Parts: sequence; C-alpha cells; structure tokens
Amino acid sequence: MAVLMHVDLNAFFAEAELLRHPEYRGKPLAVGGKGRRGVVSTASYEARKYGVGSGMPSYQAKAACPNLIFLPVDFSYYEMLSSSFFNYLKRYSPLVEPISIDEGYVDITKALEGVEDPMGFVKQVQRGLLLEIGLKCSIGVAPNRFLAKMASDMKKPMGITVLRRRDVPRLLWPLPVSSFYGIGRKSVPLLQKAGYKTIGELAEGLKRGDPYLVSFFGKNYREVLAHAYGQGNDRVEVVPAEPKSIGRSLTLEQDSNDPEEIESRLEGLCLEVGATLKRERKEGMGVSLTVREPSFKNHSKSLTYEVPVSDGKGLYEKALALYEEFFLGISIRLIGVTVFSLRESNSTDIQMSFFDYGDYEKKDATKLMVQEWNRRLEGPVLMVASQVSKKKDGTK
DNA sequence: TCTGGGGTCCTAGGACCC
DNA sequence: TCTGGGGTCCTAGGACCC
Repeated sequence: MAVLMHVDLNAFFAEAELLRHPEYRGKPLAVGGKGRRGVVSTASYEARKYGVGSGMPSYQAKAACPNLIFLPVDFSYYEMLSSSFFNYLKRYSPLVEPISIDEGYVDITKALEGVEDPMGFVKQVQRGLLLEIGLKCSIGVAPNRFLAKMASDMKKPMGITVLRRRDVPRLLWPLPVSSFYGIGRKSVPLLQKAGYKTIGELAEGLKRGDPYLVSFFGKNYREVLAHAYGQGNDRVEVVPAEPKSIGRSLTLEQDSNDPEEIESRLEGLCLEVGATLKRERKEGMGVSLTVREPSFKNHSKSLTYEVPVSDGKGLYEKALALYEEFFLGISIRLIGVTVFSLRESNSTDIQMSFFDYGDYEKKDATKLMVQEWNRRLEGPVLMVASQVSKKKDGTK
C-alpha cells in the first residue's frame, strides 16, 4: 500500500513576510490587497485571534484589529520560497507533486523502506523545513491523496496526522460536510437541507444510493462515495501538467462604464497576458472576455479563432472587439481576459522581433520570415510576395 | 465601503457531421 | 411527411480550490 504525505504550509504568505520582517513576529499581520476593494489573502495566527481571515475585505480586517500590520502580496517572493520548499521535499523522495504555491503531495512509499521509525521520518521533514527554510507546515500521512489532504487539515499549525483507512469512521466521519474536499460554499446548505450534516451521514447516504445524492454528485458520485469510505487515487504526478489557460483580471477601484477607462485597463491586462504567453512559450486559439457587473453578475464572451493569439497586441484587438460588441456602455466592476486552447508556440525571439505575424497563417509567417531574411541580407529572393496569401482574420 | 485573482473542471444546449 | 442517435466542438455559466 502506498504511503503519501500531503504537506501544507501554514499561513504561508504571512509566514513568508515574517521571515523577512522578524520585527513583526508576535504581532497580528495580514497579507492582501490594500486598495479600497482589497481582501485578505492570509492572516497570521495572531491576527486570526481577532477574527481576521482569508477573503475578508481589508477594511473590515483593519476595523476588527486596529493594530493589524497589513502588507501587500508579493507573489514573486512567495514563489521563490515555494520553490525552495519543493526542492527541500525532493530530498526525502523524488516523487513530489506541487498542487499550489503552498502545498504538495510526496509519495514516500519507497523512502520509508527499511525505516524503523516512520513517524520520526515525517517529523524530520517538518522540523527540517522549519530549521532550514523557516516555514511551518502541517503534514497528513495516508494511503491515498484524498485522505492525506484531509489529514493535513486536521492539526494546524505544525501538525502531523496519520489517517489510515481504519481511522476513517473515528477521524473523518464526525467532521461537517463543509470540510469534505470538493464540497464548497454552495453545496453545504443544500446537503444540510437534505439531512447530511456530517461526512459520516453523507457516507451512509452515498452507500445507500440516495437518489438525491446520485443526482447531486452526478458523474462524481462514485469518486465521492469512495472518498467518504477512505478510498481514492494514490498516484503522485511528478511531471507538471501543461497550463490550459492564461488570464488576468482586475477589479476596478470604482465601478465604471467609461469606455476609455475600461479599454485602457483591458489593454494593460492583455499586455500582461501577452508577456506571460511569451515567457511560457504558449499561444492560444481562443480568447475569453469576462465582465462582472456591480451586482456581481458575471458574463463571459469567448471566441475560437483559426489563427493563434500569441502576443498582447493581437490579444487586445480581439478582446477589444468582444468588449465593444457586447459590453460597451454597461457598468463594470471587474474586467478580465483569458487565452485558452493553449499550445506550444514555436516562435523564437528572432521571429518575434522581425514583425508581428499575428494576422497571418503560420506557414505564411514562415515564408514572410524568409523574405525578411533575404531583404536584410540583400540576398536572393526565394519567394515572391504574391505567393504570400494574407488572411483577413480567423474570426468565425 | 461588502465580497481579489489565478486557475481547473463540469454541465447543458446548439451546431454540425455521419 | 411527425421528428434517430452518437460523437465532437463551441459557448456560457458556475462551483470549487488556493
């Protein structure tokens, strides 16, 4: 049987700030958006005593805790620490799967062979992380991903929880359905109304095949049933999955219906997405524009094209067309743009620097590049312009 | 002074093809 | 005339996670 650890960094953003601001240690601290509409990303444990927590509007956090030290999110710093964290984990087993910036799975089945004190091994992982990098973590140890994840949540901070299948009735079933991984804000009240308050009650209903639950969970039914009885996938994927979409969004400081303001924000977002596409060497066949109304009602318009979007400028043209066609004049709280149907971009920096070939078929772009080379080298012309067919656009 | 930002996955309906 | 059925792609919306 597999042995998996789920390692979860405790109050990661806050602890990361405390590492470089030791003077704030012992004081209530929160990391989040400082703007009028900002929210708390992470609160330190001291701040949590005041009721400050993730998702709370920043102004409310400051009201709840007047001494709160409030710092902006510094993602690239956290990413740096995060990669140290995952590299550290790889010293115990090569089978490490990052799940997010602050948590991951480690398959320690092999690593534990011949180890006399498995609990000591796990304690060493936790202590070493604190000693060497200065980060606190909670660790769940279990025979599969689901149980390991549930286990790491059970003791925080600096907890270690072993959750074997035989422990499920005692340790998992008494928990409220809200703590079940995959059951969120919207589902909890519905399940409660149907009489399922604890995971144990849910497990019983699932086993019984309650038609309400069958329809409620749909194609996930079998997996949820397995999870409720402590069974599940035990594979740890070491090779990172390719991203499926890249996007940016922005909540405006004030709701606006001013096209000039909105378009300039949109352009900024598109340029950022374009920069990420370039850095990740990706291009996308689809563009989606998202708008949130002041009422919090979301709308999205998306289109798939025949020619990939690979840079910020080309993205902005498409996003702007969607904005003008569908959202011009309406009042907006948030605007976002996403590129999807990603594929590997084979464009090199040299190709990109010659010209923007976003409006051309890819093969034509290659022809154009040859032309460009020939022109610059004043060498033989290998192709003539008439052979290059210009395509209007990939818009369907 | 209500409610961020970056993602993944699922559902459902319509178009289209065979 | 009285309405197939499966598969795939696209789009819009929404739940959920960190």
